[in-house]
Amino acid sequence: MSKNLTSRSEDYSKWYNELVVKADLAENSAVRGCMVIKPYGYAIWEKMQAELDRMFKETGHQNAYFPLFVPKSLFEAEEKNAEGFAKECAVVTHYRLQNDPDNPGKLRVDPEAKLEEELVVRPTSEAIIWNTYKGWIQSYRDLPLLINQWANVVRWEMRTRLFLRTAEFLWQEGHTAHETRDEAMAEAELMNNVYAEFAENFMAIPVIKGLKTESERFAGAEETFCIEALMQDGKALQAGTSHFLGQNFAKAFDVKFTNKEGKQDYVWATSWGVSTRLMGALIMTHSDDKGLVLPPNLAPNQVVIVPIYKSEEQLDEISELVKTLMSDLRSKGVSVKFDNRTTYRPGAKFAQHELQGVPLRIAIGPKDLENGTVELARRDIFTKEVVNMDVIVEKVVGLMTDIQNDLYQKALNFRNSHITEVDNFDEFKDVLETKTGFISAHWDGTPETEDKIKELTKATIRCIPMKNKQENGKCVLTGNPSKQRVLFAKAY
RNA sequence: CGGGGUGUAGCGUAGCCCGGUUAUCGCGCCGCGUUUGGGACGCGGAGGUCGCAGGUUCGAAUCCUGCCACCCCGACCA
Repeated sequence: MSKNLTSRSEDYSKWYNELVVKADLAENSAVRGCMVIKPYGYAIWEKMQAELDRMFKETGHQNAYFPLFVPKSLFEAEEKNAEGFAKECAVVTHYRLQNDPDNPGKLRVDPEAKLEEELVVRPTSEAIIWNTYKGWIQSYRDLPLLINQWANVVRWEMRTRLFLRTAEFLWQEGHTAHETRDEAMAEAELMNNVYAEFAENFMAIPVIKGLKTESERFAGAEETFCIEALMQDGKALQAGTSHFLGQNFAKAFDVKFTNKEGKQDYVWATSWGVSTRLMGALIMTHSDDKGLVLPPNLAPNQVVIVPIYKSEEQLDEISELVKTLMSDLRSKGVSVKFDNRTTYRPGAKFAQHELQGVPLRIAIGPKDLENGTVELARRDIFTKEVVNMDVIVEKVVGLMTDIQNDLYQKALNFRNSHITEVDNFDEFKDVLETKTGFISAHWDGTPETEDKIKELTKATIRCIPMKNKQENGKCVLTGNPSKQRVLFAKAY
């Protein structure tokens, strides 16, 4: 195994895969298309979960859990939703194995143990949840119902990539029920805003909030809000979605309530989700040729301390100092790890922590003992400075905010410089191939044009940005009149 | 499901066309010693159903047949 990562510019996919594996985030499992998330990767996911969960609760949501299996009859109840997911469903047909009479020592599916009704392994939980909500909602007093579920889902994709598209993935899915159309629409937009805030403030990933076009919309939704991020290779990544489901599911599952006027009405619904795909977004937004770069908010260890020593005595002396330093840092809310492994040399430790994206490194050696200093190194911009021991805590605390902000600013500058306004199709193709990134162009609003552009360029409409400026123009492909620009890009 | 490719130690590989001692090399791993301010070095060592099954042959990683798995390109992808 080579020690160095493939360069980002050389082959972005290869760089990404190597990084995920070498930084110890995840690996492919023996199960086709499925992924093992390793402890280091999972620790980052847990940080995301904790923050999202906090934000959901702050906006009035509660957690609950629903079954993994969805009886086929329930699954097919909302036709558009079922049709949209049908091609990628894992289906349980039997419930028992038995010894295979033809192959001693082997098992086979017991043909007698066929399920009366097949069970679909949830690719999303609208069906099972709305079937349950039916029993929970009778009156306007039962509304709104604001529930979130942390779960795994299965989508049998043809081609998979670590974190970005796996056959099984972890996510949260919110499913809410409301009295009125407006309230549900507001909820869908609110949760999209929560996602945007989370991505930008917590993950340091700038996103564009927008609406999906009809053809990119969630199956069964009337409107899909999304946040779109831009990766370093110039491809867009849908980082989160929030759907206004209208009364589609309420009608499919017959969820009616008595309103204040005493009349029966169907409830209005939303659903929204983000997944472990955010891990992919994190990696592809900030990392470099030396490895992962983690914003302090997401780093399992924000600071790592590496001792440099020639003798046992020196190590003891450093350890004594580190003990105090660590407790001071921890009291300020900084997570810190002392890498006192005797089995690796400092250089190897430096390289490893860079690969794993630890935001700050403190090195303490004989020179520092003598001078009352430490060496402080930033992961994001590779600066090193010698800092006096008595100001180190204050300095580190300040840097946590600085690094978080700098990472966001850097990503924002990259993203902003990769939104290009384009007014003719030759330029469209040229920008897409050479500059990459988002293309802001006029579109005549028809799915046919959208399809044609996708066919010709592989670019899709990522979103119609919220509060989009209205201006008259001509569609970049057909020349038909258009009232606004939309964002195109090649996407993950 | 179409088109192409690859399977040799934990990982990455040479050897295959043109069959012939004990299957190559690097990384990693283990032991001992010297080292430790940017991925250490020396010496020693362990580790292999050459994807699976069958065939040809005195002899197969190498040739033939069948199968399996994986990867890439398409199709697919809320």
